[in-house]
Amino acid sequence: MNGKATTTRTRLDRGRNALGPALELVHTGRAPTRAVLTAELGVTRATAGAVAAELEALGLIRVDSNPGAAAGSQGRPSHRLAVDEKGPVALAAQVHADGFRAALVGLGGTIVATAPGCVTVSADPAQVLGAVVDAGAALLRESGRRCVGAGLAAPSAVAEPEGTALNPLHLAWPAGAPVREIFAERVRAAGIEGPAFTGNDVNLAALAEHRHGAGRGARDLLCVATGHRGVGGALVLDGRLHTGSSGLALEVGHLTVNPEGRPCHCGSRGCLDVETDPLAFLTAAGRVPGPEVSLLQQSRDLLRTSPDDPGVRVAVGELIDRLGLGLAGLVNILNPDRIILGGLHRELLDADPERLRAVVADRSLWGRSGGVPILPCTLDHNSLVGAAELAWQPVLDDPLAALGREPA
Amino acid sequence: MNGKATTTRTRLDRGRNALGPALELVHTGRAPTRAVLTAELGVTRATAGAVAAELEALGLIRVDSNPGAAAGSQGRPSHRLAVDEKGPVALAAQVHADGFRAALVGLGGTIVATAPGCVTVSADPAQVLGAVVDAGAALLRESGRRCVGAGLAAPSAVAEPEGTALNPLHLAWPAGAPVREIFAERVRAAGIEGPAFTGNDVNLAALAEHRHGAGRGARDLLCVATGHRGVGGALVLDGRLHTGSSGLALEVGHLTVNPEGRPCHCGSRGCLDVETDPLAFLTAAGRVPGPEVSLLQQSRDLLRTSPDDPGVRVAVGELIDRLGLGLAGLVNILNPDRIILGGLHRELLDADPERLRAVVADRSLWGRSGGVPILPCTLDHNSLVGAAELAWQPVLDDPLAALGREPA
DNA sequence: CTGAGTTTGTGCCGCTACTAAACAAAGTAC
DNA sequence: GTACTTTGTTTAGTAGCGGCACAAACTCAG
Repeated sequence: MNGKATTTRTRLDRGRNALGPALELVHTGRAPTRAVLTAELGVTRATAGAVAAELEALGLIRVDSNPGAAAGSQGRPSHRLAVDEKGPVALAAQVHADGFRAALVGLGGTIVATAPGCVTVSADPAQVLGAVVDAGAALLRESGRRCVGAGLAAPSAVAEPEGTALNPLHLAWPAGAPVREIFAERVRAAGIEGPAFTGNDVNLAALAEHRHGAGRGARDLLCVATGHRGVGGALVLDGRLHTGSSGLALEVGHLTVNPEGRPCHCGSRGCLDVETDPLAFLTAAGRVPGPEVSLLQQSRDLLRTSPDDPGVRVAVGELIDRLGLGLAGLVNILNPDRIILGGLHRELLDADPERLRAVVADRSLWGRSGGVPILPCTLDHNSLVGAAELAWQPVLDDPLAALGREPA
Repeated sequence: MNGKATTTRTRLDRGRNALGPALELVHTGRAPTRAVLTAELGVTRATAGAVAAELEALGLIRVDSNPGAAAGSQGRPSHRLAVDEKGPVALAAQVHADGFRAALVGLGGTIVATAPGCVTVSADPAQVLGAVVDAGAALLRESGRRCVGAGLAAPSAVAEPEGTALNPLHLAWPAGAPVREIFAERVRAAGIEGPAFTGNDVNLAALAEHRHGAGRGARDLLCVATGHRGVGGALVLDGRLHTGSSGLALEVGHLTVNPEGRPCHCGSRGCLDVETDPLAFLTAAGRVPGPEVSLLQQSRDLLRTSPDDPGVRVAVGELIDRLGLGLAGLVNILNPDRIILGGLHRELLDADPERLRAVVADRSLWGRSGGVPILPCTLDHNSLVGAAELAWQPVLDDPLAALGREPA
């Protein structure tokens, strides 16, 4: 009887490699029960059980032993899996033309708390980012919850790997501002734990829609949206954002959609940017935009108050035709299996979905690829939720390492 | 002393999961020695050794114990790894405007044997594919080597998952011909072992260039090429072809590159297809194309015989400008880290690389993404090599399962 | 209400494919 | 020739799974 036992098993002897995938399944709502989790992971019940127990021990999910309203089929009801509503949160921040917004986002993409800050956007990035981070820090203190990290959604292309904002034009920031660095520094200064990330707002909206919204289940998801000026695009491939080699992919604004259109600063004319953004809409509708509120808001107001105004109808039709041409061009290049529209483009889709779909199908090659579903985005504050996804990603990739136990 | 030994080790007790990745490293030339293989795989020397031994036992690679001209640094010289030149081959087939071609391609993308068939391309796909498969079968018999499968490069978009050719216009085939099915059936009928695959020729050329040619090491590789009529594109992301959700991605031919250009059958005008293909070149140079040989060949001949002819120079300049505009549009959408040009586009690049690079940089956003390297393709018969890659893929994914031992 | 059937959770055993570590081999550097 | 460096090999140990048997929790038929 020597002291050397054959093997003193540690508590967690399985499921280590499946921990991340399992959490992602719960996070995206694809694993409502332990039985489904078992099937989705392709492991045995024993392993899935260990995984669920470990994620519960980490405070990330809850395993509801009480079956309650299980029902449905025969057999023993499966334990329900859900995100732990008292678990950690990610700090999400967004800066846009109308101001900024901070929020706490839990697993599953649920916004736990939010604080809009409508101060005038300053020309100094450090000042604005400091304000939004401070607002987030206040939310965190109030909630008393653990923070896994912070994410920022910026209304600009973000160059990789430097993290500089290349075209923050409507923020009046200097082009090339090192937003990622500034944001990370402010996050550290505010005493917020965890890493800090920065991404383009349309990219992050696409990511959020893919995981929690209208893009669920899509393999090649294309998102196109317009907020204030210009048009943004994003592509999610196999669940991951495609940002290109230097973060500049899906700069779709300069597709030609109207050869006789108005000149664009890029040197061409009739670009998607200048033909389908809110300014183009207001102009086409014969309105003169005011300075008080964002152009998107003015466009929405106009669409809601006078949808039957002749000028508005013409403008809607024109913009739909231009947008459809641009989308068809993207369909021919990317061949997505779903398209999601945001901002004013979403309003255009709502105004006349048939017309838009017809244009896209007509101008896509062989019609086939043109039959792609075009949907409006469904999440509130999807860029904000997407920013939180950035912060959650390390936890989804490796929960043990990210949460500090057993530092990998 | 019971008969149960603690564990009777089987021959291969490690490296099972690393077998595929290891073979891919040797296949693409990224693992010249066992030491490098160890580092690239991120495993211990023991595992890498077992992997190399197993791949050698499978007849796929050779481990050169004889150091020979090792040298270089200190320490014990590493065993060199190389593809086994007597190992199995893949049957590659290509059909194009000038005829067809069959070849045997070994690991590493080396063409072992080839047989061009220059018969007139028939309007009956089954007949042409039968001829090319028969030519390949003859090569196989002569060589006496084992066959891992067959791949076909078709000059048409291939719809997924059906495998139908959507636009085999210059073959005079019916649109929608089930080429994948026909090819697979002919391969079976010829008694060739292994699965049969079919892909678009430009896609396959891109795959081949990525693994063995000018695209090595690129993460986001864009290929654009023009053969006879129209323009093809392909994208390789993280080593895998991006074909889109229904195989129709990178149909780049209808980007607008000349708003006042000639009308295109797609309904627009000035499309890349009609502005930069060999017909456009010959026309711009004031030549009337003849019917004997492919338009690409006529263009090449013209470029080589009269490069200083004023008409030719103007045509080259015009086409470069149009092509550059199209590439810039793709760069803005895809943000690749490398571009490879084939067919006539390659000739245009060779004719005036600076002009093309300048146009792309000038019309790309913020210049940054426009600084992407633009290179000519470097492989002979890259579509053919790419077709073989399709057949090799199962072996690269799981050598044991694909080669029949221990059927997974 | 009872027993059969179905589906899910859990404990135990063993295997497989790895790592770790010590050692041997084959070169270079001085 | 000796020290050092790097690579290959052998052996022992083990993490993280699968497989199986059994228990648990339901439905359903009668």
